[in-house]
Amino acid sequence: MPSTPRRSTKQRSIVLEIVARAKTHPTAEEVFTIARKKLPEISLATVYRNLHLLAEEGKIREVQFEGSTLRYDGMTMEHEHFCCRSCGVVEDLPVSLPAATVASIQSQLGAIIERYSLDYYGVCQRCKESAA
Amino acid sequence: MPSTPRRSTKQRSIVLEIVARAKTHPTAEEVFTIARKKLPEISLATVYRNLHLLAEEGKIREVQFEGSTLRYDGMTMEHEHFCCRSCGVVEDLPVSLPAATVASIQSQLGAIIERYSLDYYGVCQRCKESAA
DNA sequence: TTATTATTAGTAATTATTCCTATTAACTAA
DNA sequence: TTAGTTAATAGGAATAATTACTAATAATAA
Ligand SMILES: [Mn+2]
Ligand SMILES: [Mn+2]
Ligand SMILES: [Zn+2]
Ligand SMILES: [Zn+2]
Repeated sequence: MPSTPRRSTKQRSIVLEIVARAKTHPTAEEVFTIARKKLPEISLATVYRNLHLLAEEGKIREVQFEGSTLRYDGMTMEHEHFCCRSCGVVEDLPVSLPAATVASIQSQLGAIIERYSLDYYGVCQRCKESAA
Repeated sequence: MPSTPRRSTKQRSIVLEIVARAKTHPTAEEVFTIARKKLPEISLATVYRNLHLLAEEGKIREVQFEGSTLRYDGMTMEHEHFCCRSCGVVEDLPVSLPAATVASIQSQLGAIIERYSLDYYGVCQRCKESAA
């Protein structure tokens, strides 16, 4: 199957750059707002389209946390997240489940596990301390 | 803080019963369709309202898997999920992360971890075998 | 009973996302 | 270069999921 030729556009590279640089796991709307500063005529549909394309290509990742709309993550290596229910901050955790844990579940189920998503929820250090 | 008095209604108990019995992690719309069979005049807004209330009271749980709308889970004890990307089935996993793993991340972050969500994605046994 | 008001049905409104289409511009090959 | 091809875009309409609104209803308390 011949893959669709892909053209390189200002719009696409700006969207990628924004997500790659961001440390906040921005929503499509947030990416759009930032993108407008560099390219005032860019449209929201273009942002959505490119976010999907870039995710499909593995250049960014889609992440979904509870009670929030879909967000985008420029860190493409496997990692986990912590979300603060008080201030909403999302922190990256460079850990990952032991391969043995995943393998054990896989054989229990007789399934193929391709990936997983692990998100912790609670109160971050800052919020914990300011509440004390 | 005086908690709002809560009345017991047919609508609410039917919604609870449906989610508690279901093994499919149904969406609000699916709960609505089933509820109509028992109570044809029940409205969609009532289903949504009661799903939120019941989740708040801890009698059911909201679960969100990638690429899907919010779903509801009658299994209230802590557990994990496996989602098949081929047939869409969601299986319950009665396992949970070792307390030591959670405690370690908690102390690394200086945060309070209240709960976590762990979802595995891949191809279930049935789909794996039928593809062979 | 009767009064109070939480809850409901039905519908309008909102939010997030996707779809549509005429136009633009990235690439290709002369 | 230039001209042809068509992927990609801007802008707006359409859709899907959820929430908000409101007059009527019914669960509870007095
Ligand atoms: Mn991340
Ligand atoms: Mn479950
Ligand atoms: Zn916080
Ligand atoms: Zn399957």
